[in-house]
Amino acid sequence: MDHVDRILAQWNRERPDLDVEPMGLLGRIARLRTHLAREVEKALSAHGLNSASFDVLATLRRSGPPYRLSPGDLIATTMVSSGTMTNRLDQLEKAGLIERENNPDDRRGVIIALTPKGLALVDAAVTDHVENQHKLLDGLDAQERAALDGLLRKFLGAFE
Amino acid sequence: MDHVDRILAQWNRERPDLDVEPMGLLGRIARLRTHLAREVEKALSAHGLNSASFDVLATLRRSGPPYRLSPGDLIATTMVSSGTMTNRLDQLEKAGLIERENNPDDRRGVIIALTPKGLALVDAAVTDHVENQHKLLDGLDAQERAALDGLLRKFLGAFE
DNA sequence: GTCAAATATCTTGACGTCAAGATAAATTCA
DNA sequence: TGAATTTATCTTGACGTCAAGATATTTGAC
Repeated sequence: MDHVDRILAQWNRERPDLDVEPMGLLGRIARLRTHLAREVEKALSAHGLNSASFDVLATLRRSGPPYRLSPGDLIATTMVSSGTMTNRLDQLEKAGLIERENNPDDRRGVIIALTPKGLALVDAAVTDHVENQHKLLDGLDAQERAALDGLLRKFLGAFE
Repeated sequence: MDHVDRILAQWNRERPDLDVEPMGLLGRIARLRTHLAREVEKALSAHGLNSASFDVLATLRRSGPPYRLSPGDLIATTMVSSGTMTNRLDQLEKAGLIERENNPDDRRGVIIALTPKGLALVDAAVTDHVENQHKLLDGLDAQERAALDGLLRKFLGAFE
């Protein structure tokens, strides 16, 4: 009988006409994500980053040398609007972690480049971030992780 | 090979020193939650609500008659800060969906009461919301839902 | 009974996000 | 070639959230 179970019990009492079974699963995803996101923010803040700025730097970093992508590429990967990405890039540029370069092939666009400072920072941050992610999964054993991951993969497949 | 798999493959190539296995599961939860949250917002917007305002009205509604809770109770249930709750209540009060009443037992506090208009609105909204939630789970059969819910329950247990 | 500590709620200021619209350049196609 | 359409990015304004601090009241210790 966890928090979500209590919510379902209340709905069953107050609105017995509704089949609220899906609310349990969806509610647990939402609450879990809130807890996880807060823990991730904590780990990243030690490096002066938040998940928004880290996402951009990490996307550039894992794309490999020369650590350059267009804003459009970054938008597609990170699931945010163009306005959000412009705002993130503005801040990262101010902090000296990325630079906007002219795109020689398309004068409408720019190329976002990780600076040496940005590369060093994201490499340090991702090391801690991954270590923290291991801790966050401590509550599940290897078999449970694999089963959960498989089910999430299938569920996510319905949306992308 | 979904979107998250590609991210993991990139990290394995660029940072083979890291064991990024947990990133897959955690990334899928995050992405799934983003997709689900957007779909939920769509369904609620038909009633002039968003998930923030719905959460408050729904918490009051499922608590049962007389549909009254303190801001503190609402904060504990909805996992938001006091400032966030004050803001939500201000808007709901302006819209005539809740009222702030004096708390006869504690003059520091107030009691939030669902108005008849708020009750009618949340009852209509939750009906559509639950129907929409059923649709969101279409990608999983009954057995998969049960297995996923069980694993999420255990995982969530590590945080609350 | 009095005063310090705890509690309930609200206020303030900053930040991240988005939708809609603006701008400029590339592409399509007549 | 030239005009219409599409594309890439940025701008604007509004909203939801939070942390930190303010205010008023209650509780607890003496």
